[in-house]
Amino acid sequence: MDGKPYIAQRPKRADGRRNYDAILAAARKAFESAGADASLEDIASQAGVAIGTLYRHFPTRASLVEAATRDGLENLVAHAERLTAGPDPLGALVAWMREAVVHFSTFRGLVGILAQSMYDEGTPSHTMCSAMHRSGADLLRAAQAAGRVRPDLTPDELFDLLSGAAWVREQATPDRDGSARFLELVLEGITTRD
Amino acid sequence: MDGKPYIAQRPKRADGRRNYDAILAAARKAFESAGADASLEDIASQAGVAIGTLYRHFPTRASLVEAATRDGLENLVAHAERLTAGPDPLGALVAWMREAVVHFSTFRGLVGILAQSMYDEGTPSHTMCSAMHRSGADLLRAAQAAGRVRPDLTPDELFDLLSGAAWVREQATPDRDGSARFLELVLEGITTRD
DNA sequence: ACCTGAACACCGTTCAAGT
DNA sequence: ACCTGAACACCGTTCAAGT
Repeated sequence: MDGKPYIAQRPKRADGRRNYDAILAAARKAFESAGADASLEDIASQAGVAIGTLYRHFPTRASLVEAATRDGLENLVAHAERLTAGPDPLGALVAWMREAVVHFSTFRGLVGILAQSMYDEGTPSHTMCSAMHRSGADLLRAAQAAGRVRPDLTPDELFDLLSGAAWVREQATPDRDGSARFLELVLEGITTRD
Repeated sequence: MDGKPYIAQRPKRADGRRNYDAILAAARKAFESAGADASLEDIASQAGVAIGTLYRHFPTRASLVEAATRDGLENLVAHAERLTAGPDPLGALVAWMREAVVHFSTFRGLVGILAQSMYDEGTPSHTMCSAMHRSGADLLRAAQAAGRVRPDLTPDELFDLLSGAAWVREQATPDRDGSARFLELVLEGITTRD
């Protein structure tokens, strides 16, 4: 029944591709300053296109958010693959976790969207979220196999912890960002004692 | 310069008080089902009043949220005072933390509002948030004095952890609520080893 | 002191007309 | 295949007129 979610695609025609790119650039800027519920009309006019053009390329806000964050999440997955099977499984997991928290909190509202997408297949970001879930699960499993992380921690739980840290970071102001400390304390809770 | 935030007050005249109460009841119901950005027109019509009446009693959305959550937070503070100076400081802190997470996640969007209010005096919920901060800090200090919680944990950090757990709970679906486990893992990280 | 609801502003979304 | 912008809908917010 519920059709697959719409995933935005870069057009082939030159003018369409130019507008598509301009909209994405404007959207990233707007999301960063105004959060995930930034005005779509602002984004369109910043990109120099009519509102109908924005809707043609990105029929839903979720599809625009997905397209605007796709690269960042792809990098995160790629980095996980590079870290896998290294000599220091705990170090790899921790490094990846720090990176994940930063990506999840690229702009206000993103971590909430990702958390919803993680378990909702009808969502544009679901595919990327699943890939990320697998990446994190691999790194977690390796750290657990090395006996450095408590064996009863599940990947879902890991993502709750990462999301919580990202949410704290998203709420932070320049003078007050407790997310690094948050992650430290979490690590204290999930790593095994020497 | 920046004037004090408006704090809603229950009117003295009977008809005003009746409407005030009806609006609050409708708002609580609406916030619970639609989150903190529920439609104000819906709330007004559910309460059986015109939209202008809602604005008269609650000139800003923040003032309505504050009034709708005041009792719950007062209870939380009162409960902390009852727990203080008991025989089991760690147990008291843990019990209060669990309760705080539940209250913070009464409806979607609340924990974000509280986190903002905690450090912004120009906000209706700031007063209540400060009282809560003090309550939690007292319980934390006692647990630390008893040597049961790491001494370098600050009250601000405690609230980041509680807010993170509440945010996870707010995102949860009936079949998937990782907030209890989240809090367990956090406690593992902040309590001292026997 | 309190209530009503029309009026205005703003923004999301659709779609007919165009190239 | 893509673009434009008018049109419509919805909702937040204000305020003049009323009791």
